[in-house]
Amino acid sequence: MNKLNISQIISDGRLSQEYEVNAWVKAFRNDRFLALNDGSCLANLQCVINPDDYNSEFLKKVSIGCSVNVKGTLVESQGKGQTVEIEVESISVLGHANSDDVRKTILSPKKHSLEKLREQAHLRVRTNTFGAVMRLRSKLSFAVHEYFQKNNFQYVTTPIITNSDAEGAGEAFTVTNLDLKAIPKTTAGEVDFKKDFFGKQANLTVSGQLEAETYALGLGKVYTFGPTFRAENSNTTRHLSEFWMIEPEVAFCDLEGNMDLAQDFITYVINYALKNCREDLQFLEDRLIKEESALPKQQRSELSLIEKLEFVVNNQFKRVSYTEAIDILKNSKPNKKKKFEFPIHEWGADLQSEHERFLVEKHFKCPVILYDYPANIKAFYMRLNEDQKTVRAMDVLFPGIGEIVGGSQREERLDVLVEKMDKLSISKEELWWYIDTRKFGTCEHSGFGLGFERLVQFVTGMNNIRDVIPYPRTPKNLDF
RNA sequence: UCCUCAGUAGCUCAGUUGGUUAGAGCAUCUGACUGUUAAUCAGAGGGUCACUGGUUCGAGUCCAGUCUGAGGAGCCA
Repeated sequence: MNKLNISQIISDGRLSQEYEVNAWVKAFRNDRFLALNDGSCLANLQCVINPDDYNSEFLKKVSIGCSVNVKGTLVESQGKGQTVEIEVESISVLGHANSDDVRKTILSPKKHSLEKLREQAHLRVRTNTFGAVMRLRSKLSFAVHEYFQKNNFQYVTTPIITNSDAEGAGEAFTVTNLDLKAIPKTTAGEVDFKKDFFGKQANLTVSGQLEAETYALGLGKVYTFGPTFRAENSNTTRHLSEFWMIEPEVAFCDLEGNMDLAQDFITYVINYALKNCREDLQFLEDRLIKEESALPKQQRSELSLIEKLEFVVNNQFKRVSYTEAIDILKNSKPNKKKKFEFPIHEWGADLQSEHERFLVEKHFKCPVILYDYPANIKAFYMRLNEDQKTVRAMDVLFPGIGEIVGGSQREERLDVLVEKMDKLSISKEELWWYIDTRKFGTCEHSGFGLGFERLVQFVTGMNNIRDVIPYPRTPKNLDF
């Protein structure tokens, strides 16, 4: 008897062979047809019993949501929905599911809104949609490691508890051991972090970049892939308080190399999904088409999900400097007709979502890499250009989700870096180790951060980021 | 944090100018049927109308506040 998972049985199972399956009941029709799913793939395995062989007491216990053990023979299916099925020789219920209780959960066999599924995040993984999304998430994270390992990057785990929040990446969560009912204060009335666990203020990391840079200047090519925390009060479909970020960092690499890497990397992982997750992608595509069929034609997507992914892997990302982008936006129809909420008047303005969306979705109609931004709207560590007013920064913008990558060539010149830190009042004392790397064999180097959930969003077509992570953490939401 | 919208059965929603006993579909239960694919057919049960207060003879409906959710904006990945 072979104990395989359902995905293996459906793809590699041999007719007339006996198999044993542990799975959950998705449907039980006519007291005869069991649709079983074990999470290994989207498809259910149909198992057929002869109801005459069982008393009605037992059949009642085989209900939706319960877990079962089934032994039987694989045969060709007489029905239309599947090619093979299991002719059941024995079945036992491992874990019961009271149908009156099931009725109150999202396991009940009917359509549920994504909002309702979110409220029962512990059960939503058993739905087709979340099974597909989570299998894709798993495959994508494998592809991330595979890409970097194949290209001679070293995986670096940067600290999750840190001392620095100086990168301007956003508000950090404080980690403390202090008695919150009796917080020690200094004579100046401030919290006395000297009494805290680490003897200084500790935060959850908002980015592993600075640490990754130091490792790149020793290991050459490195990447991080780990949890990241932002205490921003962001309530959008593309922000989480806890998310996973991928941050490659490469020594002896300029901004062009960085843009090449970003595109090559993204193309690789999307290709991986296209090759290895076809069934789940097809399901998600069908789901989107159904969802959009309610909308007027103009609002529907021009490309289906799979077409969209194929378009991205088969076309170059459009590379446009900030200065070129401003020209395009200045002369654009919506700007002239005053359709932008924030009209573009002059060089130096920060781009708003509406501008990024115009460039990506209307003007170029493909992923866009914007680079060479004004220095004063970007972070201190980005390399200053010869023009003295722009920095070697780049953002990769994707349709629907906006910024998926933010990166730059780093300022490797000690004097320029220190001057910039002084100007922005960034503590040189705290970041002495970062400055040190510019003293000992400094070299040009570059890197970027990619929000993993935004990538999963793009590939799965899910439009809320809370639906591509098992247990989303957002302001006022820490359930599960 | 700001703007907009929403909260009525397990779920999705309807509920008229404020007026009798708050409705439908799905789900659940009972029965029938038995090669079904969200099975089908017949019947039944199921409600703190988000919460608190107010206006009124009378509030699901009007007003105020609170909470929660969604969409958009800002911040960003």
